[in-house]
Formats: sequence, structure tokens, C-alpha cells
Amino acid sequence: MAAINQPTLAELVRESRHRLELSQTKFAAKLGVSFQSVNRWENGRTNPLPIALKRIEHLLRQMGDTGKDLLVKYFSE
Amino acid sequence: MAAINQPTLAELVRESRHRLELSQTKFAAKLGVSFQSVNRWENGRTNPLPIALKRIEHLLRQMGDTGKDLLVKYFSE
DNA sequence: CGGTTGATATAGCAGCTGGTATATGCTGGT
DNA sequence: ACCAGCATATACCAGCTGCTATATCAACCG
Repeated sequence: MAAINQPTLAELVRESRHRLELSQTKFAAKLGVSFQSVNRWENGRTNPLPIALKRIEHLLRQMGDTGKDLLVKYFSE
Repeated sequence: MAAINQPTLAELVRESRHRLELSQTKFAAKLGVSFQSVNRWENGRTNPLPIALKRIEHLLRQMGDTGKDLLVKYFSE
């Protein structure tokens, strides 16, 4: 946990989603949130709640090497 | 997913937590939410967001037989 | 060309969340 | 008896969420 919080939570979300090759709608479904939440995160309008960050971290872990650098960059600690 | 939503989400939360023998604070930490959220859920003041329900379902699945009946009762579908 | 479909962006609003703070009761220790 | 610690309950408020709805744009297709 403990993702960096500035200035790039938006990047984390968008990049994670792109690496999974999912639309905002499908990524949202995978996380268990609404598509609007993902959209707002990516456009910097709101920040993900901690439980959502935890899910994103979990997805990155499941991706193996594909998600490793993002894990290090945003969840190191 | 698709937990029943009435009249007993509060019971689901409290019962799940009790079976894990955790305080509200520790259960909250396990879920990735604040202790206040768990407290509000158990006292019927608010309902868990979908992503939180998903986490609760996940915990119940990890509990094996201990959580089986709750899964059936609240997450059947 | 016009129509449809999928993906994205944005708004408004009721309801939920986390942080901070206060209060109660209970247990264990001095 | 006093008190520190823990678990619980509740309040307030800024920020986030889901829902419903609208709008734009690109790709496809008849």
C-alpha cells in the first residue's frame, strides 16, 4: 500500500489500465468501481479511495513483470 | 457479487468480523477501509460501497467452511 | 451519406468515506 | 480508588462514489 500521491495517481491508473488493454468500463468492472470513478481518476478530478488503490496494487502484482515497474514506482515502501 | 441488500448488510459485516475474531479497527485494516466505515456499516448508518462488499466476499471465501453459509446467504447468485 | 456502436468526458446530486474529535464502558495494573 | 488502554459509538465536514443523463468522437456498415 502507500502509493505515492502526487503528482501522478492519474498516470498510475491510466497506465495500469492500458497495460491490461482494457477500456475504462472493463477496468472499472475488474476493480469493482463505476466507470465514472476510473474516468475521474485518470483525469485528475478525484483520487482513488485507499481500498481502490489496494485493488490496483493487487492487479499489478498479478501482472508479473508487466506491472513490476509500476509497483515499484507507486507502491514502494 | 450482488449481495442481498436488505435487511441485513449490518449483520453480514458484524458476523464476518466476529468469525475472524477481529476488532472493528483490525477488520477495517484488513479490508482497507477506516474503522468508522465498519462501525457505520454494523450500526446501519451507511452501506458498504460495492468494492468493499467485494472484499468482504473475498475474505469469506478465504475462510473456507467458516464463511460458507454467509457466502450462500448474502452473495448467492 | 446517415445510423449505430463503443469509448471517453463531464455534470448534478444523494449517499458513502476518511480524518479528527469526543464520549462511554470495560479490563487490567498500580 | 485511580488510571491507562482498548473497543465501541457518534458527530462534523471536505472529498469521493454511483447513478442518471448528456455530449463528443472515431470506426464501422448498409
